[in-house]
Amino acid sequence: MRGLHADTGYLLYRLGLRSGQLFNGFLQESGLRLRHYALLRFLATSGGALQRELSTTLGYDPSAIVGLVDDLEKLGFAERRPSPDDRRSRIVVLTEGGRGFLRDTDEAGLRVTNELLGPLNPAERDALHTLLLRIAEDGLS
Amino acid sequence: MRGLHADTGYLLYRLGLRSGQLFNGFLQESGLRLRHYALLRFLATSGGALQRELSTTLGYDPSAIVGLVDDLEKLGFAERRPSPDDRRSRIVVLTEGGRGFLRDTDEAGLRVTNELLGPLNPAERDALHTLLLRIAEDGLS
DNA sequence: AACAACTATTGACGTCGCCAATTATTGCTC
DNA sequence: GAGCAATAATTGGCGACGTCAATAGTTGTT
Repeated sequence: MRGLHADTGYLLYRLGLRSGQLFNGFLQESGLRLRHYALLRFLATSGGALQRELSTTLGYDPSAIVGLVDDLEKLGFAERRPSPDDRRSRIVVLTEGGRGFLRDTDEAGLRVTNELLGPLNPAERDALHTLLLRIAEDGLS
Repeated sequence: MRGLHADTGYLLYRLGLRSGQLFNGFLQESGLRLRHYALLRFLATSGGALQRELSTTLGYDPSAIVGLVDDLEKLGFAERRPSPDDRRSRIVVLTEGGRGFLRDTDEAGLRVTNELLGPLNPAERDALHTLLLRIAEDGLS
C-alpha cells in the first residue's frame, strides 16, 4: 500500500497550504493577504490591467477581484481608472504608495521563501523552481 | 521588479490549490474529499491510529478529524474502537470496506497525479518528488 | 485528594472557491 | 439600425476550510 507522502500531488497540496500560511503570516501586520500581494506584484510587472485580466492571470474568480481591488484602493496601493476603449472595463493601476509597499516588503517575502525552502541548497532551489514552473505553465495561468 | 511566478513559495501555493482541485474532482463521485482520502491512506499504512495522531500527522485540526471520521464511519470505511490503555482516546481503524475503496480508487489517484505532472518525464517527476519530500520533512508532519 | 495535562467533541468566525443573477456596455447580425 | 448574444464588473449565496475557544471525560502527578 502506498504511503501518505508517496503521492506527489498530495505533497504539492500540503506544501501549498504551508506556503500560503507562511506568506499570510508575514503579511498579517500590513492588513493584506497573499491574494492582495500577488495582485500588487502582477500590477507592478504589467503596469496596469483590466480586472478581467487579473482574474484569468491570477486564477481568482472575478467576484474575488472586486473585493481585492476595493481593499487595495482603500489603502491607497492601487486605483481604478476608466478604460478609454470600453466603458464596461476598469483599468487597475499601481499607485506610488503601492510601489513603495512592494519595495518595503520585497525583502520580507524573500525571507519567507527562504524559510520554506530551508533544507535546499541554491542549486536545488533552482531545480525545484524550474520544475514547478513547467507544471504551472501547463494549464495554469 | 520580480515577476508573478518568480517566487517559488507563491508557485507552490498556486500548484497546491490546483492539485487539491484535481483530487477533489476525481473523488467527487464517491462523496468523499481529499481530506478523507488522505486519512484513509494513512490508516492503511499505520493499521490504526488515535485521532490525535491523525491530527498531527495529517496537519488537520482535531475538530476537523471528528467530522472526517464521522463521514468515514457512515460510509463503513472506518470505525472507532475504544483504546484499551486510555479511555479518553479512540482508535480509528480501516474496515474491509475502506480497504476495498482504496483498492478501487488507487489507480484513479495515480491518473490525477499523472495529469498534474503532465509535462514532466519520469526522471523529472522523481526529482520533484524528492525535493518536495525534503521540504515537507522540515517542519511538516 | 486536588490539580494540571490531555482526548475528543462542539460551536463559532472569517476566508476561500464556486456559481447564479444583475447592470451596463459592446459587438454581431439580419 | 434594431434586436440580440456576449462581455465586464458587481453583488449575493453556499459549502468547504483553517483556526480558535470552550467543554466533558479521563489520566497522571504530587
